[in-house]
Amino acid sequence: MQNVAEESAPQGGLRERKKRATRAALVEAAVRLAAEHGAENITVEAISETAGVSPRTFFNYFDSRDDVFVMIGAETSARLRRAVLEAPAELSPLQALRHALAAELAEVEQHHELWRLHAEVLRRSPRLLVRSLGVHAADELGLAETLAERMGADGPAAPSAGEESRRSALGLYPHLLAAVCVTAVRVAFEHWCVRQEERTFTDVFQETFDHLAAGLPAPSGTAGRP
Amino acid sequence: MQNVAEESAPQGGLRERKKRATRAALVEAAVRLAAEHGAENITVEAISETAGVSPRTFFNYFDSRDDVFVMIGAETSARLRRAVLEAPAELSPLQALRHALAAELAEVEQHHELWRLHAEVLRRSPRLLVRSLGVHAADELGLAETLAERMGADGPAAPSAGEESRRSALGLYPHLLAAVCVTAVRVAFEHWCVRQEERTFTDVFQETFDHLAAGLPAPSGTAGRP
DNA sequence: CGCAAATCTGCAGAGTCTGCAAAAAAGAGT
DNA sequence: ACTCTTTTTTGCAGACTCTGCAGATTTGCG
Repeated sequence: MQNVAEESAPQGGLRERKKRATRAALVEAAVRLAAEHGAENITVEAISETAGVSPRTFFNYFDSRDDVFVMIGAETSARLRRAVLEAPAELSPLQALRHALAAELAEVEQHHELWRLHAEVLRRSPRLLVRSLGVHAADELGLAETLAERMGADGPAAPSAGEESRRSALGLYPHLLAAVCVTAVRVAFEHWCVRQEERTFTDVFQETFDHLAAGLPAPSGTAGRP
Repeated sequence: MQNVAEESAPQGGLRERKKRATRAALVEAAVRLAAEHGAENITVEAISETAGVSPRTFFNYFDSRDDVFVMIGAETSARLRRAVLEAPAELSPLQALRHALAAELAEVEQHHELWRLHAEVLRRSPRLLVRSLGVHAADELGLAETLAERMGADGPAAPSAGEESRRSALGLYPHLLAAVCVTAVRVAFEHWCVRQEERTFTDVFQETFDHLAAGLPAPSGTAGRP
């Protein structure tokens, strides 16, 4: 039951490795098929056949057909939360989160071919895009919890009781900060998708967070000024 | 296509009134049934029978069964955009949007019984909640367009060509402002849902936007907070 | 090798959703 | 009042999604 010596190894038993491989195969098959033929024209049967499993097995991994298109960033959330906790203590909450996000984005760059296909699929399917937006927004609660932990106690102490109904134990500020930053990353990503040739993503990302940190004032050269 | 003398009347022809009535009946039937028996146990057949139409007609109004649970604020978006355009010209973009939101929230208070049931349904169905988050986030594109219009040209002129692919014509700032504000309203709403007895929604709403306007600095007493 | 647990698979069946064409209703003209 | 056109509703056939169940297969372990 206990972990014997699996601290540095990235995988657990052989079983878990196979599960991860199957899941990854299903996701990759789905994304590639959808990028070519359009997400709406891909059936579960086609995906599972490409991945080499039965249609029934598909539903052992995903609750619905659409889930396979929006569950790519599953591991990102956990990494992000750890990075927030490990950020230098002298940073403000916003700065710490910005720092953690920048590190995570570098990670994503590794798999950028699949991410690019994924973005293409979402762009051509408004229904799936909406679903994806919702999933990312749902991440923010966990992130808000982590921010509250960082703000409340720097050490690993104070696991407050009452783990159920996490919303009620959270202050407004951590929830707002997490939600706004998740949103800001999404906007930066969408903006960059349209202008990939003109600017680097890091550039757009930094400008976005500069707006946030400044309190969202009207940009200099606009008609309606305060 | 042109409006002849329907400026003050809230409805168009008799046909449109009946359509709106049918749609509202379907939404209300769905929400009430779901609030009682749980959203997952309600079939399209049950909803349409309660609303007095055929199951096939249901799908003439909603693309999927779940849509009926997340399409309540459909008219809110249009009203909000109009309010943004009509806001006093001397307000900054953020102030104008804050003003418009406050007005719209008063409107929602009218139907608060249905909204309360709706919130209950979403709270007990994570799947639908995620879907709802996505739909609200999708509203932001239209709002961003309106903000850009307000910032770019105060008058009713300049309906720029190229209506398709609206993202590419938008600057980063309007998109970010719209997305962040929509998110902020959602966070304020969720926070208030948990503490309805302690504070008014307007109160939470104002605090939320104060945080935003200040650039999300860490609140004063961060270290030791019970 | 043999046992126990987890996983994969096929199958039956309920529910979702779409295209099509006919019936019913609403609006407009004569 | 009557007809004609357009819109909306409806039933039906059929494809697809998703679930529960039971048996076959694979993995982990002694």
